[in-house]
Amino acid sequence: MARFPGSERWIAVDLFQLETFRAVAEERSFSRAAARLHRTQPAVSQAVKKLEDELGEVLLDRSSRHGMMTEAGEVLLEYARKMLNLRGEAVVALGELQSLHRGRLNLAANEYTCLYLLPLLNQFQRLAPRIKITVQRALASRITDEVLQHSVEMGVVSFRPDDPQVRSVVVYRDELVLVVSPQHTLAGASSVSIRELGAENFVAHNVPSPLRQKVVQAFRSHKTPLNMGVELPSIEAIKRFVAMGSGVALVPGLTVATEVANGSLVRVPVPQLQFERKLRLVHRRDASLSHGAVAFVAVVKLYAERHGDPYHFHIERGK
Amino acid sequence: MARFPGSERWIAVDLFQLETFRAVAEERSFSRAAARLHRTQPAVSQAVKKLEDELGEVLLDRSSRHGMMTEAGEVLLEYARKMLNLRGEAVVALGELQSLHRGRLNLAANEYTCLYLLPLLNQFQRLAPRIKITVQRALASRITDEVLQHSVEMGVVSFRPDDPQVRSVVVYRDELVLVVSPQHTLAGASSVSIRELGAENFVAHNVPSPLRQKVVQAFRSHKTPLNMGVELPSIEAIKRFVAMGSGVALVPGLTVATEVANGSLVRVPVPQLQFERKLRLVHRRDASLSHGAVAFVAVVKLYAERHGDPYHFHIERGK
DNA sequence: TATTGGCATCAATAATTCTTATGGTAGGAT
DNA sequence: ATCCTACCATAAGAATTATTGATGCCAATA
Repeated sequence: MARFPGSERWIAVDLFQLETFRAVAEERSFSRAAARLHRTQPAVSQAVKKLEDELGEVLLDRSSRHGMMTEAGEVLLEYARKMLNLRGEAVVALGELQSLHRGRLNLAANEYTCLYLLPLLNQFQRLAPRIKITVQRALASRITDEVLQHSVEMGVVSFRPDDPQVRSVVVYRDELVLVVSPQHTLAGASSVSIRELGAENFVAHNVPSPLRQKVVQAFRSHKTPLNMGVELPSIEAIKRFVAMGSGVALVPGLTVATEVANGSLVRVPVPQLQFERKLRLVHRRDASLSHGAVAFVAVVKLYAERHGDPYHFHIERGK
Repeated sequence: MARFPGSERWIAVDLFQLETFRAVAEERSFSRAAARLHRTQPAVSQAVKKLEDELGEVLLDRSSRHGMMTEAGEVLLEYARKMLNLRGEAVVALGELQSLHRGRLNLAANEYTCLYLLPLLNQFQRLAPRIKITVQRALASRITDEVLQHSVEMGVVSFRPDDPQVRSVVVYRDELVLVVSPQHTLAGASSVSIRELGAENFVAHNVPSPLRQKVVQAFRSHKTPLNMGVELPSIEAIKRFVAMGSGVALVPGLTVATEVANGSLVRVPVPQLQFERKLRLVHRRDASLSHGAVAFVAVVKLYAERHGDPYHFHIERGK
């Protein structure tokens, strides 16, 4: 029902009445319309009558055989058709949503976790090419909030969120790796100890992270100085700096996979520094997830299973 | 209800459900929406639930406080707004129809009766400037059929239609008048007899009419020859021919009112030929008339009353 | 004139939707 | 922590609304 603007009367015109009216108009007969709608003729008569009463207009001229439409009927029929078509479109649109032929998927990630997303996005687009994906750049510390505030549907973080309202799924296990330039003296070493690293110049990320704290602690427990000569704001900057041969860095393995593969950086194992980083996909509880998001989780799951070792998949409840 | 294309399920989504859904979406609260719609909160809950069941999609996320919309909800809300707006527009449009702010009026008239319509159309346009008027030219004999077949709403004819499905209203009484050119020998006569007219050359309309038959009979009963030297296809042609001084003619008074007034034709009374022509507005029974048509009838009535003498107004049932 | 087709109306019934009452859950205050 | 409050879901009965079958009326037709 709706209040007619400027009036005190409630209009309760509903789509069923309009559909009945349209059927009568198109069939030019109450009884044929009734048959088409799978109901009896009195039902149709009353539905049309109610419509007429509500609108205060006679819509169909029962006296003549040919054109049954009244002027008001003609006018209403146009609107009725539009409304009924819209309903059809709406149903189709929702169906497309379910079948991933329509929809959006907003993700949040930071500079590092974003890298992890790339192959998954590629995979997902092949599955659901009609879903529009947006990856929003966000600070790791803000991602959980963004998810909670519905700014994004899911996010990728490297820590366990402590809010019980979000679910987090471990989707990837990464580890810190020591990288040096191919020209570096350590480049050929099969492994290196913390003590040996005391002489090196470390390039660090200038955002504090729990992992960095652990590294500092490890050096301290080995009574080895940790020389952090340079702090840079992005992983990219760190990698280039290290490639120039001016220092070494401990970075997530994922971020240097390409460079290690093509030889522009060299990875040197440090048995005493085995710090695992778990990447987690975080999202609100399933009920409010879009079909696109559900499908994305499925893709992630599949991807993790197929790629076996480095990927690991299990669900943990937040906190 | 409507069959979802490609599916076997009936969708019974109606505007009331959509309105409830929109209210919840806008109020961001089931209970506030209930208050706005003047019903209880459970009623709203159930309406939304039914909508969700029918569409197979969760529309509102009850878990979060901020944005309650689901992806499907966002999509549906757009469609719901469009449909509800259309309903509002439809109601307004029908209201405009009633208040003559919208509508069409199709009339049918022949060459002669068309002339009578002109002042009425002028008057009507002043009353209802938003109604579009169309006067369709038609043969007098066809006009009743046009009305019956809904091609036009009303027509003006000069005879009484014998179909019981139409009403005819006498709106004007005209009479046949004898006109001659100012140079004609009869031009100054105060009256003339039928016998005297035996010497004249008559210009006649080449479509047979009941009135013409009466004229022929009148001459015959006075044993006077009726010399119809020329037959022309239009009143306009007849008037010009007479104006040239080449003959006399018996034409409806209305058609020569202007010429008689400005002296280009002279009317000569013929007491023995008093043939009245009644102009009738014909239309189907009132139920199927548009508001514009009803208003037009009112205008005609008013006009007839105001202009007193030559206009006469009473309703007769056809046949 | 009788008949047929088509729509309106009525009363009984079936179905839906509303309301009242109640329970669970999350958020905020003490 | 714990209580309190606000909010929504659910259930069952009540009220409303739609549907049906029977019937009547009217007009067109044979």
